[in-house]
Amino acid sequence: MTYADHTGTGDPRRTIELLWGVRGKPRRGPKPKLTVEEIVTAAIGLADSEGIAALSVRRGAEQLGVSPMSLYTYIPSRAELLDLMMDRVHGELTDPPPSDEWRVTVTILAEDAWEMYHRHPWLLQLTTGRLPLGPHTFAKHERELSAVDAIGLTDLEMDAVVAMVNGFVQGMARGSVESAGLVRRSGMTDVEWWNASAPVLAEIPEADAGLFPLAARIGQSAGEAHGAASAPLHTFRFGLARILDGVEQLVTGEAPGADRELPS
Amino acid sequence: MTYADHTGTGDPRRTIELLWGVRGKPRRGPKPKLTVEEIVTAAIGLADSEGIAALSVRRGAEQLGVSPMSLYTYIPSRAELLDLMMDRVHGELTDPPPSDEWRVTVTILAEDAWEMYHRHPWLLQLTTGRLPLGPHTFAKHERELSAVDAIGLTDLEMDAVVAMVNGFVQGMARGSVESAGLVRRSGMTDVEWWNASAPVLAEIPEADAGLFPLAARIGQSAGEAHGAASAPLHTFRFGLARILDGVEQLVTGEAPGADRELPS
DNA sequence: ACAAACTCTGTACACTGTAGAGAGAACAGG
DNA sequence: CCTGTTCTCTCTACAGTGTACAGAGTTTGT
Repeated sequence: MTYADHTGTGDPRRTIELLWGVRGKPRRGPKPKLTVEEIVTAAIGLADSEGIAALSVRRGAEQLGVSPMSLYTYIPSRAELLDLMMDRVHGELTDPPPSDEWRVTVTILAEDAWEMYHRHPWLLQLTTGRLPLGPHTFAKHERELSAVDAIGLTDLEMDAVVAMVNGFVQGMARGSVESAGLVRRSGMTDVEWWNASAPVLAEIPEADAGLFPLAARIGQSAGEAHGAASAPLHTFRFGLARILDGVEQLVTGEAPGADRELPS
Repeated sequence: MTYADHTGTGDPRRTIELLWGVRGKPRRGPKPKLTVEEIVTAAIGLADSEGIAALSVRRGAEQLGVSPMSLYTYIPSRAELLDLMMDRVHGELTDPPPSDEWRVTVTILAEDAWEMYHRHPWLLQLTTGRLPLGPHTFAKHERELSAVDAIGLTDLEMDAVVAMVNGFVQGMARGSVESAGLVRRSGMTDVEWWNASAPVLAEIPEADAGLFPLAARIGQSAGEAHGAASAPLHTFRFGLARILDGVEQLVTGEAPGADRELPS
């Protein structure tokens, strides 16, 4: 992968025009066979079913019945295509039902995003440093901010809370999604993989089981409780609830650790 | 990138033997020019300075003064090399000074990891679904568990808290690291990029500023306060503190949202 | 009719990971 | 010592990648 995973490079004007679907009107030359929308749809389909690595310009063009280089008529480079795909997928998210409990709203938004990442695992492999400045990505951000608006946070705190929840959701979803992907690609469940690995580990004297007593104990407990090495959805919901507990304390002004200084 | 970012595929025995440095003793044939350790060191150096995309087998071999295919004598594939690199880097983490406040310990561990991800940004591009079963990765996990041991959590809660903190750290570090990487690659700071994009957005009638009032207001506030579009370290510390507040409530049994049911 | 503007295609380049075959080196047993 | 085994290392080759560039063909404005 010697090319960009995403933009933030590239001509901002062209990228933004593509994202918002405003076309410089070309009124000469042959009728285009495709539209940008079709290309994005096909690309998302390919990425969903075969992974982002399978989404090559050649494969995409093949699926659309067109020569590879033809796509460059519509899109400056693969990076911009990824921007368009991300913004399109953000459009799958919708406004949550109104609620007077901000916790409920934030939870719904987080779970919606969690599900979106599972429907489109490749999203989490894209660079998120500079989000595409498209309508749906903006709408997502606005929705998230409005969920914590007027609950007693400063502007800066609102910003931080949204960023924190997003970071958490993405971090947890990545683990979940990758683990599911590995099962598919390797044909081995996590448990089978562990069962294949554990005996080998046991043969290695340096890897004395006594060295990592907690890991052994907790691993055992978690495995028995979940029937798997991990239970991502459970952990996600548990963690989100803790985070919201923490935010709630901030709102009500009872943060237990607020006065604690960090050493160093 | 048509190849695996990481293992979990591949012969577990061979991978584990490599990770723990136990060598099947070959006592015939020419003396090896290299060691696995040298290869891993060179690979990490390359990935640190030029990014994971620059770490090709050919580049690595070149740096070591050896032909590309020679590396396959030491390592079954690039995926295993990535495993080895990850475990090696996990070895940079150390035990935190003893403390009787678990919050302090967890905070130090999280900040250490945060820094590690910034030293080695490529870590966050590796698949984390199945961590390498190497000594340092185990030690990291054991350390994290022991930070929340005997503070009043069940085994399952310990597991979930560690997973949640790790997910959070990784999610936030990814944003931070990628934004820094984009600055380097594109030669444009976030602010410059935004300044180049905003006027274009303003020209687009569909992107009416009134559509996203909160995003506009908060963006403004955050920009003024931080002198940048985002302040990752600040957000990271803020979020971590909220998370630990939430965990603390769980420990002391005063979770405000614990009895709330999730709709749907 | 002509030129401009546009879409689309084929070729080409510099890359990627790694399979496979074979050359040469070091040791074990005789 | 010689010979066979086992190991390291190299070369070649293949099927991919994104996309620069040149040119062919089509539609429209004048």
